[in-house]
Amino acid sequence: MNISSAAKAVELPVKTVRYYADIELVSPAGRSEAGYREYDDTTLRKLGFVARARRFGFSIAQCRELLSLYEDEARSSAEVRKIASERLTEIEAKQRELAELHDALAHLVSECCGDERPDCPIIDYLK
Amino acid sequence: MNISSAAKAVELPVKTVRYYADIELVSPAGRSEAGYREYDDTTLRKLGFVARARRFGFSIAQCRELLSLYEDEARSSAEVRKIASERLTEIEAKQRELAELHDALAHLVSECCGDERPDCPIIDYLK
DNA sequence: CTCCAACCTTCCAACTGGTGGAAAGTTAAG
DNA sequence: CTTAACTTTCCACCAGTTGGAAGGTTGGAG
Repeated sequence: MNISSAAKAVELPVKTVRYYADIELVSPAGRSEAGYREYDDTTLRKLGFVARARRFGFSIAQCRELLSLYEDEARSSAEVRKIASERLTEIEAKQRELAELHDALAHLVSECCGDERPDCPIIDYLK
Repeated sequence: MNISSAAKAVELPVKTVRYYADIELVSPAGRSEAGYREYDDTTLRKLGFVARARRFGFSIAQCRELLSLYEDEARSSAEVRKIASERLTEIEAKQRELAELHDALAHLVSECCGDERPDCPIIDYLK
């Protein structure tokens, strides 16, 4: 299976799959005579695993950790849970931050009449 | 006023202030004989304005727009409101995305017993 | 058999928003 | 006069891609 079929199968851009090979996150199973990257069942599964983890916002480093646990038959579920819990904490922190920003900005927007006059509480606030 | 005093006044790292000068977002008022960047009242106010806008998550490009409106005596408040509303929409989209991720991940974590056994619903889901 | 499109390769550069460090010049205090 | 604490420029790096150029390969149509 060549790179574009693999990329299509996991719904990632070809460039990204090549990038993951470059940084040795998911290396292809081998190379064809012409030097084309070849993906098999195993490498395709890993690629899909990483694609899903990235969609969950796990960093490349976290994906690397998850992938090594994914491949480790003797992993404990506690290890995986730890990484996922950390990610959950990150998400919650970001949510609190966004909620604050949202409320402050929404307040400013609501106070701004938004007409053709130059008086603007948003600019005034940022001044 | 030299760069470190200016940076301290607006609570930005010196490196960042220099970077903003490099990209011509906020240029210093002038240069000393020795070539040191000099900031005055006007440039310091712009720097503070940008610092606050960045804390609100406005991109450098958005800051550039806001800054030109900030400097424009004839701006309409509608123009400012438009940029702020766009930012608000971005924030809301990000909030929805994070809420989905949070719920899905929290569900997985709650189902994971987190013990020493290798069975893990989180890995299974990502598989 | 030849041609062409659509692949593939590597490498280099750009993006965002900075940050770190090296080498060299400047300034102010003690 | 020394020395610490500034300042300058320049170059490189971080994440996580993406775009493009130059060149090689493959497969199907005519």
